[in-house]
Amino acid sequence: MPTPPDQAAPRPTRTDARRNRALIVEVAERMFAQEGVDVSMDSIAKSAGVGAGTLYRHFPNRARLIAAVLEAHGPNLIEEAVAIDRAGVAPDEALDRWVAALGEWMCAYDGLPEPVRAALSDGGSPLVATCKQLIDTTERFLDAAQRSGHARADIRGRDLYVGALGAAWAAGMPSADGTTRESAPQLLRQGWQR
Amino acid sequence: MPTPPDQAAPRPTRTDARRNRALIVEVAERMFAQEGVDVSMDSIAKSAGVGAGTLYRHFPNRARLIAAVLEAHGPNLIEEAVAIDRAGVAPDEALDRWVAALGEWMCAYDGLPEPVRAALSDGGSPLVATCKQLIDTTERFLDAAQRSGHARADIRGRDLYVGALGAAWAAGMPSADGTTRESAPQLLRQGWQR
Amino acid sequence: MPTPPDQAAPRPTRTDARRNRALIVEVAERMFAQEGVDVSMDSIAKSAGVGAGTLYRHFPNRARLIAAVLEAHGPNLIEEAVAIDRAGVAPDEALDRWVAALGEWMCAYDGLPEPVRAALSDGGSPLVATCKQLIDTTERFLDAAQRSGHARADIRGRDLYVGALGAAWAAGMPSADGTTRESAPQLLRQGWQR
Amino acid sequence: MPTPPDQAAPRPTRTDARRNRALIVEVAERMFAQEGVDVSMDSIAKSAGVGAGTLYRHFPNRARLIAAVLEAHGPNLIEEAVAIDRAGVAPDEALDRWVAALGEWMCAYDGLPEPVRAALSDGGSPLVATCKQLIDTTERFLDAAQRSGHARADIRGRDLYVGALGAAWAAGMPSADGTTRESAPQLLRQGWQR
DNA sequence: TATGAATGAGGCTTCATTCAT
DNA sequence: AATGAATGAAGCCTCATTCAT
Repeated sequence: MPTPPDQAAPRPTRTDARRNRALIVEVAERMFAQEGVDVSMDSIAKSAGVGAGTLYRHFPNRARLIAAVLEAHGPNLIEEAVAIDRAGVAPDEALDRWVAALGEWMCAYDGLPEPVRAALSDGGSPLVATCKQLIDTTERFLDAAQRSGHARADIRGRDLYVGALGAAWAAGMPSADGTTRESAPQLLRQGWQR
Repeated sequence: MPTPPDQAAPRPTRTDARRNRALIVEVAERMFAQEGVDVSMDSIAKSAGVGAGTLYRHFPNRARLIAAVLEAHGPNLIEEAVAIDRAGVAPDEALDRWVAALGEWMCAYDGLPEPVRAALSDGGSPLVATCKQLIDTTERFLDAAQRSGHARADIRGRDLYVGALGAAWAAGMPSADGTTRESAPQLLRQGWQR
Repeated sequence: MPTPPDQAAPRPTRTDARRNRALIVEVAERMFAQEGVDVSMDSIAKSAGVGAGTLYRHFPNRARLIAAVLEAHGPNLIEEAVAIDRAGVAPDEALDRWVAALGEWMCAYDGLPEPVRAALSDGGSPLVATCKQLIDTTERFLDAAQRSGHARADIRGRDLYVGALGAAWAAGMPSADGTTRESAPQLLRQGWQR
Repeated sequence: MPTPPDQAAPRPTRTDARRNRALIVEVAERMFAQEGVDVSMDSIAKSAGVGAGTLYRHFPNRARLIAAVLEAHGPNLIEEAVAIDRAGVAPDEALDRWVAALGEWMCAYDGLPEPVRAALSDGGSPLVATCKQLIDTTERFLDAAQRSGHARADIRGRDLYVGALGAAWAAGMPSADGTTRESAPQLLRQGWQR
């Protein structure tokens, strides 16, 4: 007897369905990377070689799909967090690295910041889970930095997360040159005030 | 005695045209405020009680309309700059106020940051003029702050402008609470690092 | 026993889709006949009781639709060619009949000559296939007539086809009386020179 | 006292109005030659440096404008007829030249054949006058050729005119190569039959 | 469950012509 | 008489999403 699916899952999920789902996520990831998260759902389905219906069966809307893609690729971020932990660097250095990783992740796909931001407002968004995790991690690093006196005490993890999001969005403009891309995180770290 | 038409004055804009144009701008402003800058052009025309053609005669595309709306409401910002100058506060205080004003302005309408950002890349955008002015002003305040040693020397006005834009975008999410809205400019000013 | 699906038959077109497509073609045919080939795509969709999207799914552009309509009604022409062959008439009589049939076909719908003409220039047009077939057939009949010495040797099938097209266009004017309609092919056959 | 305008012309037509009219005709001619008769009325007005209203005051619709342009340039054709007469060539040669001239004239502007054809059906068209004149001339040449036994007797001038129109239309397709352009009038003269 | 057809609102734009100034 | 602004009906086409098969 196979491991029973947790709770009362009506059915053990057909193998091919699971395969399909994974396939879609992979394809979507590739297309997001190439054309941004605004690619038409149809084209994703077509690229994956499945019908639009199948796509929608697995992911009732774009947000869900994005969430799935992020989840599938989120581990990298979490691993990054672990790596930072392991590196045993100073708390501010750790936070710095984390924020940088966060920014990179947010820039992973053109247009990604938009739905990520939406998740902050829309409690029902499927991205909430992912976001929460990231915010929590941010909080954790921030907290450490604050306790060691390296970070301002009046900042919340969520605010820093939002700040990083805004920086990512700004850096994501078509013609952003290196300088622009550099300056955003720098401002986030030090502000303009001397 | 009225001023005689100078030389080959092409004929002053018709009164009704001017009225209409102003009307459209007003209506657009209202709709932008209510529904964001993405409202359909058609609906703006309808709300203004003019034909779509009239709208397009005055503003061949959305960017132009946004530019006009911003121009009509931009003076506030310039006035703000003057007011800051007059207040005679310290350079860093001045810059702080300016950035705050900038942020508020960028948040004026839902979705405004997007076209404003686009203007940075698209030299042909009708918003460049406005943006340039704002960037210049930012530069000016920043410069003063830098010379007085209150602002980091390695920042360009444009970067700060972009940073403010990103912050505005992030803070512009529907349910941004006061705290979030506060934190953005604060991060911009001081960053998280202590 | 029905034919088993061969290999990886992509799945036969859905019945309802086929029905819909056919319906659209029929409706389009009727509307072309009534209002000419310039009727708006939207109105065709509406008349067929389908959404604009459905229309565009089947026929991404007007040319495709026209091609489909012609195809559905083209067989008559091919049959006509066969009938002429079977009639066993003299080559010049055969060519004459063919050109007449061609002319009638080209006059089927108001405005049809235009896209047919366009297909001659635009290699990518979906009408090229049909046109090519017709030109080939024209060539065939012409060739026979030429070999039997009944047709001028310095004419190409394509030229004759184009001539017939021009005649059809000219004769296709709203109020063309019988005489006008008669004279066109006659000129094509004998010219004005005695 | 200037020559009184014929009939009871309400007013001797302002000089500037007359100048304007002529200007518009000239500009329209140029634009027709460059972009075809389908150029937007607005652009014609703009090019002429007059308001759309002025354009419409002189020519209430496109057909009228085309008529005026053709009239202004029609003399060439009539002169051609005279020249042919004077050349004292044989009737069939004369007709041949005339038809050629006709064809050239019809091809003067992209899209011209369309409104010219329309005039044949629409008795109220302002082009009727011009057309009638041309048809009459065609008739005259044809008649001479017929009387001298060089042209088929069962053709009417109008039919030949229509034939020439169709040929012009066919020859006017974008990619018409020299051969096509040659073949049309040739068919008109001799048909395909040997 | 997978498929892919169908929906249909909605976006943008053009231009012939009319009309207020 | 001249101006050029205003009209507004069409036209074309695209997707996100639903639903019949």
